[in-house]
This record gives sequence, structure tokens and C-alpha cells, in this order.
Amino acid sequence: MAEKVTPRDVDYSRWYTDIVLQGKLADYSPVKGAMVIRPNGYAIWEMIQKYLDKMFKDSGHVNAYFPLLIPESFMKKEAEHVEGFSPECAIVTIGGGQELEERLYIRPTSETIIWSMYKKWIMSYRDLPILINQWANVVRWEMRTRLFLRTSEFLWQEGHTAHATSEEAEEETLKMLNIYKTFVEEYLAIPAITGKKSESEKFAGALHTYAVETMMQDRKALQAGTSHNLGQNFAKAFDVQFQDKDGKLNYVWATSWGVSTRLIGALIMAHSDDRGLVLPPRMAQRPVVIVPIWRGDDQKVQVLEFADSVYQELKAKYNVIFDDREQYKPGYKFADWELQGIPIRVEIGPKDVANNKLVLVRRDTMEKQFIDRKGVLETVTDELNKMQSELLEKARIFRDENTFDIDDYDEFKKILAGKGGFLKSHWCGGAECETKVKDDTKATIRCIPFDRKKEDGKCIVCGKKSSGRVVFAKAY
RNA sequence: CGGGGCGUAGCGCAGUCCGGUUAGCGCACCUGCCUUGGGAGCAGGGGGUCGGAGGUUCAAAUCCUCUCGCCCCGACCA
Repeated sequence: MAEKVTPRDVDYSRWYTDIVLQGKLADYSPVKGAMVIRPNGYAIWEMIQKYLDKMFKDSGHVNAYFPLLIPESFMKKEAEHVEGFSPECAIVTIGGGQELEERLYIRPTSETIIWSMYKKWIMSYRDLPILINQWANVVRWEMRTRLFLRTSEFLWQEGHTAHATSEEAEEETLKMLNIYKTFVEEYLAIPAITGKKSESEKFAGALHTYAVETMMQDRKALQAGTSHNLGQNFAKAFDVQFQDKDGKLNYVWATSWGVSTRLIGALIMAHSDDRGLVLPPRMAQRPVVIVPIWRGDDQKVQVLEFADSVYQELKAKYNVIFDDREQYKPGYKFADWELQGIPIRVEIGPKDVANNKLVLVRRDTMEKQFIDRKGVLETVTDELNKMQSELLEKARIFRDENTFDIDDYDEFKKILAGKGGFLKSHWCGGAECETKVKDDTKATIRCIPFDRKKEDGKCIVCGKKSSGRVVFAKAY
């Protein structure tokens, strides 16, 4: 606790790590590349689960659970899929002391095992759609890892749906993407761009991939969620056919979609400051902390009594921390809770008791307000709501200020070599130009945004005709 | 897998070049006193086979050989 958070402008990457470690969100584990999610971090994941799960259920989905281990032969059934995932898979070769006849992959994603089951479950159009979601862990053997953003094991949810028609699958793919967008904006308070991925960025085995893209404070992009239209690829690989009303056999249409604990990384990088984590109130399991302050035993009794009455009132609605630890002075406690991102701090000292007031400090603005004791619950609720919407607004302004329409490749390169940002530029649709941009600048096409305007222009690289702009950025 | 760096108390480090008392410092931890409106102070205390193995020597954290592990930067990725 003695160490301070490295400021963002000194070293952004150190800053991020400091926030995670000092905010007690996660810690390095004995297993290389894997992290321990500590209670503060897991609480955020629980909030993500709580809200998303409700959104999934409200849109007709149900939860299920499939095995962690996948037979090697399953992984190899879909050509693009195996090519995309094999290099980063961990494989079990021994079980019960015996070499296994067939090796088992630790799931990097569950399409294959789920579709092997769907084959058993789907006979008729009456069995469709299947709208299943799974909350699970997956393993991808990454070379370079970063807390929450990329670890060899991570938690996520993966939806896997089966449909009778292509149109219905496409509709589902877009519906889930929009649920992610809504969640990211309304709960995580991060403005989101939705759009389609280019061929090179799409999911291994998908027809096409849609994504939610967000901007972090270092102006880099972070993909917050993806939704894939898998077409009939997996149905064909696993021979899943159904009989339609006319008695004809058809392959089933599929989607899959997911978000991971990476969202916690996004949340941290979007809002936090040099004092530590800043949590949007809706994502805070414990949104309020009360810090009583006194001098001498007489004051202690009065202050604690007054503070307790405030605590009782707020406790009716919020999970409130009452920090009456005696071994720490107020300054320490302020710093401690700021590091952990508690959205609202209430300070109660002798002066407040005398005036029947209290001090309220919002984590995002850090402004101290003297508020009346009466109506404290309403005031706190009001401030939490304001903080939620102001965080989103602030992030939106930041993103817009760092999004540019660029038509000149030299300028394009210059910006990416400097501050960076989202660059909206014309693109011919060719993979060569996309690769050249990546080689020249490390930036990639984040998405072809849904809301792009029809506009004639020339590809930023080759100058060929283009009918609209795509979003380029360096990404996590 | 290429390039760089590091293993000494829970964490961060000094000591290693040039071998020599009982291996030291900061933070954290424990006890007591004192304190509480921005990361207090004082006093006392616990905790280390110096990453591992072998060797040289009267003597090794320090020199030699081998070995294991980790971190950072690149190629790959949610």
C-alpha cells in the first residue's frame, strides 16, 4: 500500500498493472500466464454476469454447461477452426496414469463439442431454435499475457444458437451484438462502436463476425465483445440436419457470441485515474464507504453514533462499507478506498455532527460536497446516477475528440506514430491494403461500422474506389 | 523462438566487481504508547538453508562449472 500508482503519462502500461494489483483486483498466480481474480475483481465479474445473464434470459436464452475437455477429432472437423485455434491449445495426453487413446483439448471455445451434441438434439424444425448460453472458463496458450486483457485461462460466456434459416441466424447475431453494445454503454459506461470485422479479423470458422469496439485512455482500441454468424459451417462439419415443414433435409444455421473477463480490463482502462480504479456505480457491488473521523473519546462516541445512523439509512438500499478501523487515519482510508474505486465516500467528523451535515466525495470528480444529513439516501442515489451518466459522457467526448477522418496516408501514419486514436479512412476492401497498414503502423481495421455514411472516396493505401470509411486503430 | 534483464525476509532492494564478524535497509507484519478532516510518530519484536547442484578455499551471497525459474521487448492473439 505504500507504493503509489504510476501516473498514466509516465507509463500507461505500468499504470494499468498498478491499478489491478494495488486495487486488489487480481494477482499473478504460480502458473505462468494465468492470474488469480481477487474478490474486488471477481465482484466486477459477478456484476457483469448478473446484468448480462438477465439480458440473455429476457431475450429467450437459457444456460447450460458443456465439458471442459474436447476430443481432438472434434477440433479437427472444421478446417478454418482448427487452423485458427490449434496453435494456442493446451492438450491433455495422460489420464489416470495412462496415455490417452485420443488426446483431449482443453476448450479454447466450445463450438465443436456443442455442435456434436446439437447433432443428437436436432431432428426437426420443431427443435429449433436452440438458444443456449454457457458461463465457463477457456484456455488459450498465449505467448504474452496481461492481467485481464490476455491470460492463458479466462472466464467468459459463450452463446451458441441453432436456427432453421439464414435470416434468423443473422437476426440473432445482430440482436446479441446489440445487447453487448447496450450493456457496455449503459453499465460499463463505455461508448461503443458496432460493426463488421474484415475477413482477416473474423472468427476462425465464421461466415462473418460483428464486434463491439471501445477506446481506452491511451487511444487504443479494445474489442469488448464479438458475435459471429457461423452460417452452416459447423452444422456441416458435425452433420447436423433437420427436416423442415415440407419434409426436406437442411443444414442448421448457427451463431456464437461471447464476452470475457477482458471487459474488466476495458472498464479499468476506460475510467480509472492516477489515484486508482474508478468504477461506474452500476458495476460497484459496494458503491458507498463511510469514513468516521474523530479526536478523543468524547468525539468518537458522538461521531460513531451519528455515522451509524447514516449507515443504517444507506444500508437499506446499498451495500455500504463502514470503515471504523482504528489503526488507520482518515488519509490512509481515503487513499485505500480510492484505489479500490468505491464510487462515493461519505466523511463524517465532529464538525458534521455539530452541523447535522456530512461530506460526500464522488470518486470520479473528487469534489467534496457538504450535504444535509436529512435526505442522505436520496442525495447518494442522485449522485450515483449522475456519476454513471457523466462517466459515459466523459468517455464519449474523449473518444470523439480522438476520432479523425483521414484521407492522406502520410498523415494517417503520422497520427498512429504519435498520439494514436480512431482513424476513419477509406478502404478498398482488399486484404493487401489491410496488411500494409498493419505492417506500416501496427493498426488494424477494427470494424466496418454499421452507421457509416455512404461516401465516395479513395482507399487510403492503394487509391482504388471506396464507398465508405472504416475504423482503423491500434488495438489490444 | 530471437534480444535484454533479474533470482538475497511477504514485497521492493543494497551487499557480489576486490571471499573474511552475528547478511543489511525500506515497506508490510506483531506488541505497546500516542494518534484520526489526505497515505502519522515513537519504542520494542518476529521473520532469510542468499533459486538449486557441484567445485575451489582455512573461509563462499561473493570466485568457477552446470542447472532451474521469472520478468521486460518482439513475432501470435479475445
